[in-house]
Amino acid sequence: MAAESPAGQSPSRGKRSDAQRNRQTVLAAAAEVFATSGVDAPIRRIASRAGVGMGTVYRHFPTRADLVTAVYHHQIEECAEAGPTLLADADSPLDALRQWIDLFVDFLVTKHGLADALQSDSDRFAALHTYFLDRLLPVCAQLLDAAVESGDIRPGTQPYELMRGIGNLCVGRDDDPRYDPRRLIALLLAGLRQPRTP
Amino acid sequence: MAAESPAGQSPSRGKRSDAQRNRQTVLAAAAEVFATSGVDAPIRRIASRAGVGMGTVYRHFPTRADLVTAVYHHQIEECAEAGPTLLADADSPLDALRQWIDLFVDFLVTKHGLADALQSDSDRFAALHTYFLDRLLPVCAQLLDAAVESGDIRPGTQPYELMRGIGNLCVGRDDDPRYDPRRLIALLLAGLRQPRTP
DNA sequence: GACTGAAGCGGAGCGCCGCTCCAGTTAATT
DNA sequence: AATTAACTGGAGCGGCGCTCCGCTTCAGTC
Repeated sequence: MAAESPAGQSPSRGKRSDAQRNRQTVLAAAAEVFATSGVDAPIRRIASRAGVGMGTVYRHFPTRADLVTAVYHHQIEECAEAGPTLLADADSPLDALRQWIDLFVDFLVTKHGLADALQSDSDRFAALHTYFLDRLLPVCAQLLDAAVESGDIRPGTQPYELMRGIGNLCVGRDDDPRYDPRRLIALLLAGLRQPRTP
Repeated sequence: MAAESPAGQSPSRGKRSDAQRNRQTVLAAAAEVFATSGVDAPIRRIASRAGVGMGTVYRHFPTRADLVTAVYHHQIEECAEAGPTLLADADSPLDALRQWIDLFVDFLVTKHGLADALQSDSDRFAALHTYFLDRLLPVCAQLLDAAVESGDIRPGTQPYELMRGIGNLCVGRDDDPRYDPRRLIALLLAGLRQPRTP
């Protein structure tokens, strides 16, 4: 509970009161702008929406990734914490995995361009990539291991590969009725299941 | 053989000789630059590499997508034509589908950032997306149908969704040894297989 | 309340990019 | 040789990321 700060990004603690206030203002503005224009929105716009200068935004969040992680921090955290809970409550490890992936996918597809940013090969987002991985990879690994252990799915799948695959499947135009990443992810999970050895 | 021109993009025919020459020069320069810097490379750079002005590039290829499609035209065509051939030669329709997807994936992953561009939600690449779909979707549909017909895979999968999924899985950093899209695509295909109804 | 130095602020400025536009050049035709 | 339609190139505009530094404001001190 004490150790916050995702990536060297120190929150308000010990800072001057105006700085704390500004940090919050920027965060709120960024959240609004991200929601309407995606996480690629110009920093200028976020700054002016917050009523501050660009310098202020950049001081609090040196890279765009820092800003994005700060905005979505809570939701990432929730997703991470849901892992063990689901594993404890679900009917089977495979079911837990399925439900957790659902959660993750919901998160990705409801944020414009977030999945795109995550997988982007521009290094503007490298820190974001890293943060997601640090936080969620262990959770995914735990679920995967449990499902292998129980014999629900075949062994050999790397958590990193699975998570990237899921992230990748969520990339792209957000509102194309012909494309629903969930269907493909279901297919992927079906492929993961242990072929019953009769 | 007569009808070329992917997207309203008329090739050299009937143009002035200097224009024809320039078109080829630009195409060659673009191919080189794409190979080294990806399909996102600045138009300025392509122009200067070709020794022409930007205006020239833009006149021959009004959008970036036009340039990209022109550069990869042959390979897309090959891929499209391979579909029926594979279907005729392979052991089973599913095998043909597998091999065709392999071909497609190889094409995508060997071109820096091509998959990224394909799925990008920026509309700079909309025409590229369209061209790929126009040319390859029918082929994929044919293979898919055949595999359904033969009972190899379950029905109900939309060709569009499958192709986008495959494209999406190829997105991202090109040289991460931890991530091989092929493994996930194999998983996807496994999920597609008809569950033997015992 | 006045003083002060450090922390914070903002936006002008630089470089890079996509894309347009038009005065000048060149190839084809007569 | 003259004509003209086609073609050319790059200056120029607007937008963006990011930095840098003179100015402002806060928070302790007396």
